[in-house]
Amino acid sequence: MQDALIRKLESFEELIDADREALRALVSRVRKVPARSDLIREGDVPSDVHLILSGYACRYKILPDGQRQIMAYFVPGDFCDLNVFILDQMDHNIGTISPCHAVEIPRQAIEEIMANHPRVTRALMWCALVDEAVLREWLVNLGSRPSDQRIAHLFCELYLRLEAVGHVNDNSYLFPFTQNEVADTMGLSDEHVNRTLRELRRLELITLKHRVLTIMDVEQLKAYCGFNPNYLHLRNARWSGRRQVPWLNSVQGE
Amino acid sequence: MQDALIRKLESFEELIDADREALRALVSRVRKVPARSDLIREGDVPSDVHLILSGYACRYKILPDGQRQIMAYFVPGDFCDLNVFILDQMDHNIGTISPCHAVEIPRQAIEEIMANHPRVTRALMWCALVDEAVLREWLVNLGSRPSDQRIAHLFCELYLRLEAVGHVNDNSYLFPFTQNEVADTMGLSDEHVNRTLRELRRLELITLKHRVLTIMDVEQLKAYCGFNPNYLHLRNARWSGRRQVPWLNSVQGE
DNA sequence: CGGAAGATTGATCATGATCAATGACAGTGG
DNA sequence: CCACTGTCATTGATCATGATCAATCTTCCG
Repeated sequence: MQDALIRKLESFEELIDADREALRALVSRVRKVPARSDLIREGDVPSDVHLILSGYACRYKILPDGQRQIMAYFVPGDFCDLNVFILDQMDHNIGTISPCHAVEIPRQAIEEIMANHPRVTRALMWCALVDEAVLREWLVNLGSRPSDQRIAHLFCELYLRLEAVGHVNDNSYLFPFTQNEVADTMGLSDEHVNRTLRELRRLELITLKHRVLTIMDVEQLKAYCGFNPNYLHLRNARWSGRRQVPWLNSVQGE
Repeated sequence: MQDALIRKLESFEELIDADREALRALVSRVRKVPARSDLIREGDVPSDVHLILSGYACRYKILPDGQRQIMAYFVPGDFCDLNVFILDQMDHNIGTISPCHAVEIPRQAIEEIMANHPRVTRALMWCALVDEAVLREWLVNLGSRPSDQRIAHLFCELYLRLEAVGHVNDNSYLFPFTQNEVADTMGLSDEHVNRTLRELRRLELITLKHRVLTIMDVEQLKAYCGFNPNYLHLRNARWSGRRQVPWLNSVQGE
């Protein structure tokens, strides 16, 4: 269970046994957290870092009108707030989606590991930067893609992220999000998410039942939404898709 | 001109003269960059960090279909890629909006300052975290706000960020973005941006001509879009607006 | 003055939101 | 074991925000 993190870090950086030991030592106070509860809330003063060992969580905000926006998904091996704890107070919430095993790692433990394990430090910084790159890609998703590609893109991303920690089997992974949660992630209405999922099923791109998502043909789904994995900065996967000449004034046409 | 950075950092952390000296020393190789040109491109291997001294720049991606999504604005005193340079290759572009003075700071110079100036280091980390918080808020903006509030929110944010570096006078600041650029930022069409701006003008919330934006009444504009400045983590401004009880299933009503 | 980029306006279209039921299903208590 | 309840998914009908298409109009600049 606790190897998700190590596995992820190793997809960024070679580690030695001592590194792995140190990482395993971080995982002491494991907390079992029920589904749909907050790990930390807006306004709280952060002290510890949260690491997800099992289950899914998310980062979200609630607007004054009650509207929720989910800004990140966390899967096993993910830190929820590796650096945020430097700030004065949380400007958002972190809550579980499914029941989770989570660890609260004191800031000091992180600093210690950073002082003594340069490879781990590099890998952790890499993680933080990838998280930010993911956030940027989500912005692109909301700003530039129609609803079907938007959702397909999310599925592709989760596929690669979960694969990196060994949580994909037979092109399938656990997808415990309700349609309402997907809607609040993608800036869509519940009903529209429902219809869009139906459409993706009809096109035989995916299957989704009993909280298990199966991607019938990964390459096809990637092509469907123009998925470019470069933002995940995995050591393996590089892109093979079309490339566009950059510069201003959105060149029309395909 | 080069004091924007120092001024910004001081809004996060007290600095001493030696800190200020060290920061000023960073600004050697100043480059004059024309409007609408790239500082760095997707695929490039990053080495230096870019700091904007004057002018405006942005972070953007071009999708395979030519669609551009702008993901961040940079104003004087902003680093474009304080940490990104750790990554293997750029997954996005950084380009100027108006003519800019920019500095390319070698990674080593940053590392040196971090080794010797703890207050500056803290302030820089703070900057990086605020940049990320801004990115999150932009996601909320695209995901959850209608077009008029979305644009109003952008105006409020820029107002506070520019004020922090002394670039606001008489409730006005330079706004050199074309409507096309605003559109590609907000995930809207050019025409709709145009109509939305007209509406904001009609409501006498703003004035925008000759590339100068004037906010008639800042508090009113904030109220209009439900602006909560907490995500900017400025030492002064704290929020006075309504607060919502967190937890799932978007509580309806006002 | 001429040309190009950007802004503006109008007409029409369509994606996705909203409103309103209904269905499926899991968990709970009798 | 089964009715009861609440949550989540599904479907249909209608609405509206914002996109698209097509002209101008303005402004800026060489």
